Amino acid sequence: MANKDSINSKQRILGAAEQIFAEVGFDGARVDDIASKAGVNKALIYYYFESKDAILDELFEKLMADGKSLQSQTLSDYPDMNREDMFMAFMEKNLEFALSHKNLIKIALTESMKSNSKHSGLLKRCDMVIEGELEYIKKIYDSKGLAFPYSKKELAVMEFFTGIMPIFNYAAYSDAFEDYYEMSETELKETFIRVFRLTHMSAHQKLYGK
Amino acid sequence: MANKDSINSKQRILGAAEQIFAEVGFDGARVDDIASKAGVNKALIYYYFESKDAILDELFEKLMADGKSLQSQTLSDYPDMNREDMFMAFMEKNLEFALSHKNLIKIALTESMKSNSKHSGLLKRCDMVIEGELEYIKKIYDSKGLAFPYSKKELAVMEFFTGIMPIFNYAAYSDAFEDYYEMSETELKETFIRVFRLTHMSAHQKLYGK
Amino acid sequence: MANKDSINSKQRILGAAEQIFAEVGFDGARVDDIASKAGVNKALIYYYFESKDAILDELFEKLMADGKSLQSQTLSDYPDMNREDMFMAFMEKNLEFALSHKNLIKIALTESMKSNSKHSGLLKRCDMVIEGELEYIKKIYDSKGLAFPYSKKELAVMEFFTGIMPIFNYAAYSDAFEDYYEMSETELKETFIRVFRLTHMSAHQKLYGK
Amino acid sequence: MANKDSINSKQRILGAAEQIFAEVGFDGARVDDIASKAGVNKALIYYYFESKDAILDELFEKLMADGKSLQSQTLSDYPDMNREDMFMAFMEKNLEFALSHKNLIKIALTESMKSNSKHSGLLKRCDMVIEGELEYIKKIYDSKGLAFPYSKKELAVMEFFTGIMPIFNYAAYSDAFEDYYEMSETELKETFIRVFRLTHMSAHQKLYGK
DNA sequence: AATGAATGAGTGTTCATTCAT
DNA sequence: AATGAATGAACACTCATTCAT
Repeated sequence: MANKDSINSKQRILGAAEQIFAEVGFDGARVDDIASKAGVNKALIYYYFESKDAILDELFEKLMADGKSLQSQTLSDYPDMNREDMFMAFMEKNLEFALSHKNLIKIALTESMKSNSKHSGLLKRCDMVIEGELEYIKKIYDSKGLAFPYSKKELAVMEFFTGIMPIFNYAAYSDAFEDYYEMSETELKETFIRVFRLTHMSAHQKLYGK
Repeated sequence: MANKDSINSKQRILGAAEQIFAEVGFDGARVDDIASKAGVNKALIYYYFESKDAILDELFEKLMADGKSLQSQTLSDYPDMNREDMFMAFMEKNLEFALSHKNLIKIALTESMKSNSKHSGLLKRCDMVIEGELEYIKKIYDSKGLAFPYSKKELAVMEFFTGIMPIFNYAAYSDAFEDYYEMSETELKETFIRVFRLTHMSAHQKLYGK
Repeated sequence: MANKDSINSKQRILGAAEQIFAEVGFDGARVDDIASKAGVNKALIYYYFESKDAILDELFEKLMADGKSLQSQTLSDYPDMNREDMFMAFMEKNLEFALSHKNLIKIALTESMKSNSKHSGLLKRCDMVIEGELEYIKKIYDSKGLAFPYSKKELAVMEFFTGIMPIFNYAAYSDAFEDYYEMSETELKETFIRVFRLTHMSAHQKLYGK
Repeated sequence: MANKDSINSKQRILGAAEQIFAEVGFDGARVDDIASKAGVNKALIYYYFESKDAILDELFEKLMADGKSLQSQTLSDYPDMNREDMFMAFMEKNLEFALSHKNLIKIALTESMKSNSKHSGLLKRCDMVIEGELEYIKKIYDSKGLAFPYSKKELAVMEFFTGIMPIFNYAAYSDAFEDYYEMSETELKETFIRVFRLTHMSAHQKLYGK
């Protein structure tokens, strides 16, 4: 019983930590439990990471990196969100991202609510998305020879509270929601997309549309 | 000695706990710190409460009660949300509630994300709101002699992800948001209301409106 | 089983720590062992002290205070060290102090040898003794109308290496020495005093004497 | 890769350990730090040494061997300590030894103070020196046809507390002393020799002299 | 000879909770 | 109603040592 998979130890630790942090929160997580779940000796965790905090840092770095990667993809891939196929593809990409990162998103939402949080990158990350949107929309206005009539702040509030956060909440609460309302994953996803179109997307079109 | 305000000790403990739970999360909170902030001896906390958990329970009970009270008020008070004055009054009431309970809302959001949470009443509470909405809307349809064409689930998804949660998120993140985007409380509130009308309320009208 | 002697807990902790630090060194000491020896719960140690270090600090403070107290006594009490009775009384006082503080002296000698020691007050404390001596001797010279012909440094070297340190070493090694050479405490003390007179005191007289 | 000086690894480990033990004490020393300072992999330490203890053992063996070598030299080289040149040469040899072994002497002094020390060879080593002195002095008495009137114990106390230990203390504290009193190495050495002559050597002459 | 990875047994410290008064 | 003292069970983190290569 030893280390034929020694190369994976660090990844197994990260994976275990991600799950446990999501299940019980960072403060509720025990390093012993992470070690058990990862199937490694507790001391090995401190061989790879300076502290429990450092594990979270590394997880967040990955989340941020994946988020950036998603954004750079979607921005170029879907030039016209009014087209049904593009909107659907965009939603699929984003919800897939959300679901596959739901653990980290839960942790991020939780940590960013702490007032003294060292991990308050959430707003900064969201702002980068918003800046992307802003650029994208302004380009549309430009192409039509129109001046963009809305403030950055207006856009920020809309994107944050009715665009980004609903998707994050979808990631964080879909499991519980499906349980409570006895919905399948697919059912919830399709309903969520419909609702998202009716709210956020519809507002988009009103503001920037046509 | 020094107990002229002894009557308030329990309230001071609850107040201190609410703040600290919101600041660092339930697991991150220390009973010592709650005692310090409340200005009472640590053992006194155990005179009034069975455990740290029991403090949280009592806080949540109050949140639920206040929530119910808010709901029963608004339902009867604003019969026609399409009227501008009633919509604004409704939003004011709700956002005021959100802001004045932001600490508890933060805690509730955090705790309800834990998979094994003993405090997962969030969805149940939300469902009660949704049931209220449903009833209210069905009455409108009835009064017009029309059948209500939408499923409970459809409504639940919409109310939860684009109605209730944005308001909760407003409570939980408004401070951070105002800081980041250098907005005043009033500015954010007004923008949020505009955006909320454009998204959630507009969808309402599309679905149930006219 | 509780706390009829609760008032003494802190003192018992200090006493236990003093013994254990002397036996195995500060770094070799285990907080668990201190708790056991003191007959208290380990957590109680952290109720009274911020850390293991803080215990040592408080022990050293006491050693310093007792040292000062000894010095202020002896300085005034023995105006003429050349008189046999006064020299003997002085030696008795000092050796008694040394023996009764041997644990702390051991710790101080050990800690002050560490190059990065936070507890390097040894030389400062010794210098205060030396300053006292210097003043005392200068007064003698003054009273005879003579200029004091020796440098502070010369005196410091002599007092430190042949006066103070031998007494500290007596404290630190007398037990082992008595064991090794099968001498009784009294025998060693008397021999030490003779030898001390023959070396340090004799030099005193040569330098400052008559 | 990178083992052009592989032959020196063991020596580098010993050197690093000596420094670190002297700096922070044996118990305060970390095998990791020794490996870092020696520039070798931690596991290599266990290739050359059975344990951390074994490193100390080997260091002490060298100290003992060097000490013996010094003693055998000085005893034969300086037949008449009353002659100024011989006394000075003797002192130079001893202080040079002390300074060049100051790290190990610090460790020896520290370890020998622990009551349960496995490394309590200090007194045995000192006794060998004392035996040497005794022999040497007795020879002088014999050569004059006189009986030696002093006990071994009397001599032991004098040699240990006013001869050997001051020299060890010189080794252990000279750096700190020079810092505190702003003395150069040379200044301290010369002063120490004067003082040593005035105390220990003067007593020698009184006891065994002429 | 040398190393990166791994581990068991600690090690100082914390914390919710209880007790005696 | 209120408190200072006390405690058991963790807790994050450490460390000497070993293993596989």
